[in-house]
Amino acid sequence: MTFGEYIREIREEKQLLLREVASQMNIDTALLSKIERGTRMARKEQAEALAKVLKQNKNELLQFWMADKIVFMLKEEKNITEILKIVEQKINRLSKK
Amino acid sequence: MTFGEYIREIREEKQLLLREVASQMNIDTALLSKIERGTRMARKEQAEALAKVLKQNKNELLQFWMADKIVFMLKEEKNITEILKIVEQKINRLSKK
DNA sequence: TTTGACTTGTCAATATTTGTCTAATGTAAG
DNA sequence: CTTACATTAGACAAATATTGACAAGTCAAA
Repeated sequence: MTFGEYIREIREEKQLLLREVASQMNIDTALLSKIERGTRMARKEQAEALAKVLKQNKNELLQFWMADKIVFMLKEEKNITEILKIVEQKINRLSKK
Repeated sequence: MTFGEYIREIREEKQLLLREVASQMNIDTALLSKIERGTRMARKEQAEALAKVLKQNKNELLQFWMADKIVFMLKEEKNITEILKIVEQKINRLSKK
């Protein structure tokens, strides 16, 4: 499930309109629509605004948002698993210092 | 070890000058210097060119380069481990389909 | 002090991202 | 069928970010 699908689900559960949420975020309805459908990536501030408007845990949602960005980067790649292994190694070494 | 540190190491092993490698890549020496020092990110084509000039396995080097990009994104984050877990879950679900 | 290797700062050119507007599509009610 | 409203698509200008080059700088060895 992508970030967009996720927030759409929450918005619909709460029976809110795109228009309502977008207005609280100070963005155009069309933009929020695109974010939910994944044709546009939310900016960090927008992800935060969404957490607020949809009353979600901000850190959790931001993690989800960041994960989405990374998945998006990796999507086209061939050896995703291998790349993730390298990332983990690098991260581990970083945190040791 | 970052991508930049890595290619610098190889270049020095091979006793090549920045100037020589940069020229074969058709870029300015200064730019290659920045890439090696990590103040600039290589573009994909540049990473490929480096593989060629330094006679490294292209896919391997590109993996390393991509991993570096991801680490760079994550560096500032708080719950890196958690984010990586989410990424892996998402990737696993993607590959199942 | 000259030379050569490398680094740094700056800047214009380019490229990408962003947000909005308008028009289109979908849909449920009357 | 019309109307009304929600959502989506496309196109665009404006804002941002990236890129590569140049010139000037540091540094070390000769």
